Amino acid sequence: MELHEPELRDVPVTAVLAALADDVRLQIVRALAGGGEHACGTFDFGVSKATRSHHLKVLREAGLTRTRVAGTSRYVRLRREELDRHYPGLLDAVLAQPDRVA
Amino acid sequence: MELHEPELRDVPVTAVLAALADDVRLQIVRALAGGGEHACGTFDFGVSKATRSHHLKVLREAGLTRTRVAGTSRYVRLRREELDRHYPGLLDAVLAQPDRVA
DNA sequence: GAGCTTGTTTGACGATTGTCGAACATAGGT
DNA sequence: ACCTATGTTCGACAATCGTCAAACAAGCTC
Repeated sequence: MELHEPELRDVPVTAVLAALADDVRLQIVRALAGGGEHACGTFDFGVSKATRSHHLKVLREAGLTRTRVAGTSRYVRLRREELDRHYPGLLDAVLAQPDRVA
Repeated sequence: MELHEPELRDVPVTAVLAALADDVRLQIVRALAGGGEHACGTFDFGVSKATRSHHLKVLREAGLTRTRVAGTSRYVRLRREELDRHYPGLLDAVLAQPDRVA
């Protein structure tokens, strides 16, 4: 299985913004922003695993995350340094915003 | 005609990001980022005036722009200070990204 | 190998989105 | 009063999106 992880340079800025413009995905990014790797299964945001898989794919293909395959599991992490280099301030600005419920 | 211009505090982050995650709207924001007011009609990004009107509405209702009505014209401007206060670094990060064509 | 675990893919669905032309609204200008 | 200029709103349409259950794939464990 070839994981598609594009260079940030090849991703339109609108694709990055679109990837972040969803509640579930933003929650995933927030969880990843703590650092380190997370197994896909450790995310539980009230959606089915099919939907979760879909969102993780969107994030990956927008250049936001990197995925390491290990056995039947997959470990996801945020491409923090690259993102900060390419879009300085973007992640900070988005994540600094307090979670809003309703 | 009541123009709906929400407080930034009341706009979900995802709505702001979604508003920016469109090529036409991003071009509008770039044009406005120069500062000052622009009459709606001065934008020409190859879409019909109905579509342009729609995009300006999306931007306004996401809290990104403010609109002043004067006669039959409407003057739009970016809510730069408010945005920078509420999402420090976001606009800069997005606008710093060079225009990508194709 | 059988069965379990982890995750992806497929196919479907309803909802939302970007787009347009046409109709409408409003304000000036003559 | 008409006509024009500037925008908005109203369907309509195709495309995309978020969601799920079901089927599938691949690895681990017994």
